Amino acid sequence: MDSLCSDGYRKSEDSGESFKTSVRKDRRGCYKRRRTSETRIKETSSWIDDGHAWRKYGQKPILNSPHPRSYFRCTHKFEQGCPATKHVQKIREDPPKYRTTYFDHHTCRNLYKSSEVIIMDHTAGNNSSNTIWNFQSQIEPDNYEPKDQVKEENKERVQDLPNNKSGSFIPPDHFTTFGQTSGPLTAFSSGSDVISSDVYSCTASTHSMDMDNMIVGTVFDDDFLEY
DNA sequence: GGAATTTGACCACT
DNA sequence: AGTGGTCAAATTCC
Repeated sequence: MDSLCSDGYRKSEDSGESFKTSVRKDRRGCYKRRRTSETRIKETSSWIDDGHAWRKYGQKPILNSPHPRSYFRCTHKFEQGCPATKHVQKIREDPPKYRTTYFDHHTCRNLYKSSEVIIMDHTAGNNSSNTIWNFQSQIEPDNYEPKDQVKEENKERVQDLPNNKSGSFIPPDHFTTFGQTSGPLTAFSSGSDVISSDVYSCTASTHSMDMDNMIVGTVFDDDFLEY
């Protein structure tokens, strides 16, 4: 069965027509629970737009949950072999809250959102952590000016971080590295508490970065990040 | 008409 | 046996 399941259904399409249908049906669902890589969980008040193109491939009702769980894979899964998937589930109605679980990292380079500005403006923290960081991703259009997205009164506090490919990100002093997965992912926060061995409560903002120093996840006040 | 979504089926895992 | 992750045909959308 292992040999059949490893990328089997794609290869079967090149086989003979009569063979194709029976093989496809035999292989339905055989990819389940192969999850050995790290996961990242984000809980947000709105549907997450993380800059990647996702294709929905399923939806299931979940036991003891009034809301179904939606399953997404990277749009570029087949053309670029990108393994990234995510599950999204509404966990609260009013105010709405969504839990998004990410599996694997994007290997594709097709961000449709060229860069993002992360604003850390929580009121509970000290002044030193009240900083705006400008994270630039790899693909930038010629006319893109990220500082324009920041409110006028905050512009002086904007600090540009190194481009993903040109340098490495070193968190400032008041940041602490509180999480590291088995993969090349590190999380930084200006304030976090360990709830359990796997779950952290972030009192400020947290940015998870992959091996290219590219933001792969951001959580804000009172969110939880799990590894 | 092609791309994206929906939905029932299949099956690994517990 | 129940649950949840994925496939793929059917349907909808643009």
